Amino acid sequence: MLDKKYNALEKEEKWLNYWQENKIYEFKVDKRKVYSIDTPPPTVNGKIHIGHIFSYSQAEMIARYKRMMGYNVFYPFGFDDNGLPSERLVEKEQGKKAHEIGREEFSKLCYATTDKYEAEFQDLFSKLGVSTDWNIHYKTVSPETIKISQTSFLDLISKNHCYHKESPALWCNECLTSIAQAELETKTIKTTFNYLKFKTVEDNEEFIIATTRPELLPAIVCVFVNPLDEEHKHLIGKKAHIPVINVDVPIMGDEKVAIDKGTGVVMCCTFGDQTDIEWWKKYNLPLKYIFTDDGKIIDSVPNYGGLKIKEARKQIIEDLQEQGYVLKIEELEHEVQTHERCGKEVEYAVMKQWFIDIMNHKEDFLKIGKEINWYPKYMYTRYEEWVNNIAWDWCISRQRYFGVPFPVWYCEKCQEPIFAHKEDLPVNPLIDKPRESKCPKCGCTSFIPETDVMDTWATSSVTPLINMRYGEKDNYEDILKPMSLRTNASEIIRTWDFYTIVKSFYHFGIKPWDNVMISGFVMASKGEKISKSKGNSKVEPIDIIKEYSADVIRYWAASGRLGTDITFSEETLLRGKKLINKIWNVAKFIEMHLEDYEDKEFNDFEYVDKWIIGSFQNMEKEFINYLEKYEIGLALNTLEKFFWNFCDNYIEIVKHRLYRPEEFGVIPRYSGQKTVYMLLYKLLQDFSIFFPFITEEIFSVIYHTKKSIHLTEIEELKYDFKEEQKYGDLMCEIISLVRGEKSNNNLSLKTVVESLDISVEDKLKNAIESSIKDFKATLFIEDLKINALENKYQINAIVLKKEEENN
RNA sequence: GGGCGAUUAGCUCAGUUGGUUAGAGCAUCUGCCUUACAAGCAGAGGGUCAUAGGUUCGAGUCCUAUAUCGCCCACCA
Repeated sequence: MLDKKYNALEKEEKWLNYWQENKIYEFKVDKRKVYSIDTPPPTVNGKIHIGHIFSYSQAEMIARYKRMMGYNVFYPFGFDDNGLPSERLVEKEQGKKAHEIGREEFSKLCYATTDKYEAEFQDLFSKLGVSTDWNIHYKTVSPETIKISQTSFLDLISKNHCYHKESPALWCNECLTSIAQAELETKTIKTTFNYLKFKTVEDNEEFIIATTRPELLPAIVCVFVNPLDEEHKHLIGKKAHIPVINVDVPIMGDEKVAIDKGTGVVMCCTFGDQTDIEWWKKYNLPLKYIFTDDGKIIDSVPNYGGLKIKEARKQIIEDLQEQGYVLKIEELEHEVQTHERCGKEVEYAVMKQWFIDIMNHKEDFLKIGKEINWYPKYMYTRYEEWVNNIAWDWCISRQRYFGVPFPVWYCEKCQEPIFAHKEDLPVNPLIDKPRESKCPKCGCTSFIPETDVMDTWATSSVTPLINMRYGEKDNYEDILKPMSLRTNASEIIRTWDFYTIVKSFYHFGIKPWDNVMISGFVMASKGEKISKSKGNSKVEPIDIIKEYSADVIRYWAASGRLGTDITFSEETLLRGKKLINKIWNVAKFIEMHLEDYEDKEFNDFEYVDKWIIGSFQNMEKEFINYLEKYEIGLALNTLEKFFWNFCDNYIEIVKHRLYRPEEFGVIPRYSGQKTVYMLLYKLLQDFSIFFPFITEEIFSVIYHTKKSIHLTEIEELKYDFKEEQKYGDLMCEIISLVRGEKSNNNLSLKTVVESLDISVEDKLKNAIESSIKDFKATLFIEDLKINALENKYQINAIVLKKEEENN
């Protein structure tokens, strides 16, 4: 028996334990076709917020859907615990920087801290009803995944897609590491635009350069003007004298200089920005690198050495002003590149880094991108846009501690890299020794270990490889190449999706997945993104689960269209709560009328039963159609709409027949029983994708044909009730009109209709006559007159029993 | 500045290839204790579909601008 009231908190816990004990979501290879989902390993940085719940729930629902469509669903969960985010978390918790703690100790702390948070994450995702097999979950920094990341690295080395090179790289002098283009975030800051007076060496001609970064004056290697610039082109070929620094540099022409920006004269430093790097390469300019790793001016620069970048800027402006080199200073708001992990402005540094070749294979990445089905479709355009605009190879080395080590040593003498052997992986070059006893190039016998670790994207881009246990004897390579689906939010298309495509292409030459499903964002209110910095993420997932239940939060997560942003809305939660409540109540009602029910072959359905069965079939087609396109919200909408119609119209009609067989007959009653038995089962199945808990509870009490509703398959009903569906709907419209008449007269719906005179078209007449008892009982009609009409219906006269007669 | 998306009732959202009178829920109002559910039921009011043009017999839907918001990128001279 179903309880009078549904206690979500209690039942959800019960079913969580049951699913776990009975291994309901266990993955085992069998004869069924595999449907595999590559779900994002959340970054372990301390908190799961409502945005995670949104996008993970949607992916989870696809797992459930595919499972019920008969697929063997491979849906592993992972945690991205490697790299800078974890380090920053530990630094924050410890109140100390990594280098103050020491490499080994720091690493230990990282493991301990991420373990702690991962346990919390796992608990929360479980409570949400995530149907993953936790036995196949992974971390991005375990020995197994380190091995896979290192194998991937060595494979790329052997295929010549990966190289070690001294090159300008983006550098964060807060995190003391190089970073990738994808880790940049633009920020608007206030600064000053300084118009500085320069002079030509040859004839003392004054010209002005406007700059926001005067501290780069000691790093100027050249001055550029546009050769088409009438005002300045005569300067080309002369030399410029740098004020204060007192160094002369050549003036050259390049069409990349925008005539209308600033003064049209540009100083080229090594390095202030990306254009500087381009020019440096193009014109083979000298290197004048003036920053230290931690953001100071190097000591060899006179007067400014040792100062922090911003101090130097202030100082140099003062000096310039004092000596009369400043024409004017303007306040300026502009965008700067910052490191997304710490928010500090980035610089460029020149050092040896490991790079993965991107620039030579852009066409391939575009081609593979096109082979993947993107949902929604326009997300491919974003991917394309990113690939087209990418300007750098992918720098994968980080000068940090907690991450996947490069399996590399260098010859102390000739710097030749010595790679680990694949069969020895995983290796830590700081502890392990290379197999070679001497350098194959120079014969030197002493080696220096690589201290850098891999960028977090370098390892999270191998999630399909982790999933398939790439390189292991016992692997899933044959069933996961490619995987069926990748799911994530739109902001990591350029990172996670792109890099995964890069790796898959280099390793296997194929796309990593067939389909990509991209979710939108959660807004705090219209147009305001939830973000920690704004402090508007007041809603804690765990609190919502406690207050409303996991089923209800999933209802919210399933609202809206794929790819579009949604607002966090209490109203949607309330709507979900109502729906859950209704499901419970209707199940209770149906259970009550199934006490004497035996399921058997039956085809003599009443007209109204055929109507609702036909409507259901029609709805389910649409429902499945949406799910095939990963449109979870639209699928749920469709289902929900049908469900309320089922409750408010069909149940209201059939209840009389169910209660009073003596009046309506035993067989018509059985027809109703069979209908509700069948449809409740189907409805529970469809709803179970969204509400795994309450549907399981009802299924276990009323049906229990399997260990779990989540192990049943959705099978199409085989009936053909199209005509009944159409005219049943029209019948409902008439019912609604009569009810409206009662309501508008402020009367109870039980008010007796003394007489009703209607005109209806032929087939509708047939429909009403076929279900005359149901029809009259539903509206409490005493006398019904039906006339013929050519099209549709109209009500000619309706007489309601007077109030006093009712009393 | 560029790419992509969004803008529909007071609020949160649907509206698929153009086609009767633009739909739900919440909120508001009017009623109804109806042998599952008052956390319910039946009704009612509420929209010049962001703005301005255009294509079409017909536009919420297609096209072009503009505005606002979001994501991504570029812009540091």
